[in-house]
Amino acid sequence: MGKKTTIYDIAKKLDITAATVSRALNNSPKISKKTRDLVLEMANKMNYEQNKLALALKSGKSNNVGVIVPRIDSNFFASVIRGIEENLFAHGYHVIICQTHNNENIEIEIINTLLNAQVDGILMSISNVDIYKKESFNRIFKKQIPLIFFDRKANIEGVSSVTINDFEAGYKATKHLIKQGCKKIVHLSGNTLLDIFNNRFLGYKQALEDEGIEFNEDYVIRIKSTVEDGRKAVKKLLKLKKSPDGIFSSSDYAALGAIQEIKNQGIKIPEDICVVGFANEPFTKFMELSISTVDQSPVEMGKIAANVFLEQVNNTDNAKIEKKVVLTPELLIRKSSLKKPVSN
Amino acid sequence: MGKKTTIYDIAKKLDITAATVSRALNNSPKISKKTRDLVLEMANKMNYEQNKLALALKSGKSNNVGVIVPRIDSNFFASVIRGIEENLFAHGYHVIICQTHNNENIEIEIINTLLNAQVDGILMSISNVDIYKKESFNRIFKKQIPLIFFDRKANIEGVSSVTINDFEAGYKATKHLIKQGCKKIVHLSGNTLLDIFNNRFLGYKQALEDEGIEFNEDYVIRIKSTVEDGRKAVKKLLKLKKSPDGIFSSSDYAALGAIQEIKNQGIKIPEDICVVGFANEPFTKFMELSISTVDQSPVEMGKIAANVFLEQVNNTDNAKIEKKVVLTPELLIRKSSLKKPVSN
DNA sequence: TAGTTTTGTGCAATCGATTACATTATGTAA
DNA sequence: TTACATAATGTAATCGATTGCACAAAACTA
Repeated sequence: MGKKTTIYDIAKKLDITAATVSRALNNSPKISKKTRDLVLEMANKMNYEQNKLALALKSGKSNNVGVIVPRIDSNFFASVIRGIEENLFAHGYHVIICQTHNNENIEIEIINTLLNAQVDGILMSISNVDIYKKESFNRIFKKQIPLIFFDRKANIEGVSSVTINDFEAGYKATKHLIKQGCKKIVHLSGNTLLDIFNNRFLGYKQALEDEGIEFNEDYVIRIKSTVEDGRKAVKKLLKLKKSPDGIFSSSDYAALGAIQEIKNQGIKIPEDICVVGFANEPFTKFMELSISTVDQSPVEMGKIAANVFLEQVNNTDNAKIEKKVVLTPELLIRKSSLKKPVSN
Repeated sequence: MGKKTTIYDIAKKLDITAATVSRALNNSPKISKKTRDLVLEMANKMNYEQNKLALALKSGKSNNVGVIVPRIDSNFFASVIRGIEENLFAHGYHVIICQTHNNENIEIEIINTLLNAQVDGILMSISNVDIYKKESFNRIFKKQIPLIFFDRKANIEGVSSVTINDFEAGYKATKHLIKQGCKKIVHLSGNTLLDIFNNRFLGYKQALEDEGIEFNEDYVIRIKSTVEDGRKAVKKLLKLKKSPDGIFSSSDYAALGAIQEIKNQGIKIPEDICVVGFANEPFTKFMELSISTVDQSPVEMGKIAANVFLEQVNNTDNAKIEKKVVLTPELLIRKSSLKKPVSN
């Protein structure tokens, strides 16, 4: 009843072979116009649709791409995925989404099941720094399918990546705070084993040095990217003798927590303390006290990552391509850090 | 080199047939312990991994599920997808994401390519009200795979859905505004051809009636769910003779635009105008003037939709199951609409 | 010991499409 | 008419795993 029509069904009806039907449908040159027309007409009449699974098995290409992220319900990752999907769908690929929740075991399991599902490539943002030392990770290389990192990358030779210049972002943000007159600048960081956090930190440090401000280890706080942690961190900081007058947070959520706590204590933003976040989450723009932040152009990042995949998957020569795309971050200066007009 | 080991490779090494290897790997009862151990050891040594594509072709089950949404980078849809993915991954399914961008042609194309890719089911939020009248939509039924609507559903007999009670949500929100003393309540609506918007509207209307407030057609504005449209709508409304003292918006974004415009004109919230939005987007909570809104428990919605799929896909009898799950919306009362303490 | 059951393997078809190679049919030139 | 090029179609293998059926060997049974 709900049985699908195959090329064999068409062949039987027309008293020809499946091979001929296949050739007709694929517009092969070695077919008479008459037969082709007959086949196309019959295929149409019988509602024939190609079974991509059979094709996938035969060709070894599933036309599916795996995308691995820590979680999908953050605006940044959702936007990257949006870019990836839009680009790849137009090229006949489907995007399979998987979330690691920053859990190493799940991350490994996901890689394995994606490989078994014969995906044609994997685009991922790592959650675990040592994942690439695992056996399952090597299976990706053995299978010779493209692997592309976006945002959170591991440094592996021969693997392409699309990231933003986190050092520059950290540098710009910090320099902006200094220009606003801040002298005691705190950095709310994350897991510095991850490049993104480490580079933002390094940019921060460099900006201090370039401006002749002494680096103070106590001003660097490693926390999770949550409102709660941002709040707690600031609570402690405000008790310090040399309480800060500027905060550069590697996360918008932590920045928000910081702002809430600061206001709670009756301290004024930006007059007393300037705050800059990171990621341009939608809420940063919408708040009455809009939050300065760094935009990572996530949709574009996704589109580019997809492009890199397409380049590599279509590359027939055996040469390994390593493409490292580094996007330029944009510092968005908003109310939370703007004491004086921006100088150019 | 990067060649994959198949059961044939294992068979050859052990001088047995692929059938035996298959039985050993699948723990079939008709196999000697000795052979099974040998096979397992060899499979392990050769890094054998099952090719799911071959299995999929043979069994007719791809273990992939298609999820169709208007766009993924809104917190609501991203959260629903999160719920779906978490639930289905645990059951061995992969989630293929597709975005329609509210474009009817793309929506149809997506359905077609998902069916050709042999997905085992489709979970979708429709963007186009008449989509189900199209031929491609019927192919889903012909194929007898589960179709589950979430949030934006079409009313088709025999099709399951997971939604929230939008009527109740609209009713509660409006009644709350009335309790706050609002008498001239505007409703920012959407495309009322879609059930979700129509039901919110009906709930709004019913609440007015129950409280003896006359319904005024001029107070119902149909706009897109954007900040810009919310802003524009309010601009016009404030020029009316009977300018509103309450706004129930079917969208958080439109509510935000409304609030911005109201404040812009120096009118006070909630004192002069109360505002309630819809969807509990993260920013509504974070703003200094937090926005009252309706929570739709999206992650739970996704998990339930996945459950309904699992029930149906495992259902062997031919009986058509139609399951309609309706979640209870939660009205979150925040600063934008709270003049007096909430009564119980 | 002959007959019967049990157990473990092999054989071959199947899922649906593609494609190198073989074969037949048609057309053209001498 | 013969010879050969060309065009169109058929045959069968292939992708990798599963599984009904056949069959042989081992294990019981009487």
